[in-house]
Amino acid sequence: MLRIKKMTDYAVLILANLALHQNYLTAKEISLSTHIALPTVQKLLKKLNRKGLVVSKQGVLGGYSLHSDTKKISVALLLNALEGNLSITECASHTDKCSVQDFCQIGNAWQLINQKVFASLDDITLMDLIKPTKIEHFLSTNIPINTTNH
Amino acid sequence: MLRIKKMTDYAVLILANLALHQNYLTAKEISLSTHIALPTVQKLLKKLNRKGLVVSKQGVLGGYSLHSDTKKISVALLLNALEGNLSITECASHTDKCSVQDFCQIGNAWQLINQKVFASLDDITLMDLIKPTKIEHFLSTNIPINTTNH
DNA sequence: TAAAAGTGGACTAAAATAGTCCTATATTCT
DNA sequence: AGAATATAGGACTATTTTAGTCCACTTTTA
Repeated sequence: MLRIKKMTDYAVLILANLALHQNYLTAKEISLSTHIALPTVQKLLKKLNRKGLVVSKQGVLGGYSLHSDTKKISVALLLNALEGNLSITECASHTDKCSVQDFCQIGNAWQLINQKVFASLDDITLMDLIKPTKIEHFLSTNIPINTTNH
Repeated sequence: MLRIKKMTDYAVLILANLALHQNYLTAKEISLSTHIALPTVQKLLKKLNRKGLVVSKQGVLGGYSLHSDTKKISVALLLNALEGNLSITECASHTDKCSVQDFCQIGNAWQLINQKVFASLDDITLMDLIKPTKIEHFLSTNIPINTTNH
């Protein structure tokens, strides 16, 4: 479905939560305000910390706060940090090797698409995510085809 | 990884194969020229037929050919037909309901992103995929962050 | 030194995806 | 008519990915 992982979605909610505060927040506090289960919040914060997106402090009065650069990060970089290897197909990836590559009649077309998609993601920052504006729906007007699937 | 399904990738290869011929091709022939396993090719062709992207003829001398409109279809419509419900997150979807929606501080931001991504996919047709041109890599120049993940 | 935080990573469960197979139906040719 | 060769529908299993939990350990503060 070309969908980001639930965990990535959660991670963005957590970052949004941190962005709205100056002080350190504990995993527990974030769990309470986002309604995401505590172990999940803890796991994600550990990852965000390793990726350098948040700053952590151990011990009593510890917690997490947003790294100063994080608000300016693009959604492309954010997704890349959280999901890794941002490529729409195997053959658009630099690291993977496609099994039917040698017989492929598509060539670099997916890479072209990849470029377009991630260029558009590179334009949006985390702060744009947190302060959104009202928009029109795209799919409702442009995709008439049968959507019941599988 | 924001990646399309392998099956969708295969389906596009199959469509590309059909686009290069006027006559009917059998599942077997397509399997041989794409190097995708026959049962998989059969399954995908059945789906493509139900979605109206190919025309089928049963019996001896039967097979599949591209539906006349298919070459002009956009990649957005194609992905929507093959994967259904094209939305980057649950909350950007019209059909799903997100479990933490009531406490969400992101609002409609994902929908904005969704719109951008699929607008760019709406610009490319199946024929663009089949006759690609050389492009530069996007990720290699723009994403410096740590890519070892999970 | 107890309490309250984060750290690292193993582990299990659940869901999605990939892939195969079987039976039925349609078409052509002899 | 009937044999041969296709597609049609859909059940089924295996594999992989994703989600989610838990435990033993470290750090910091009062």
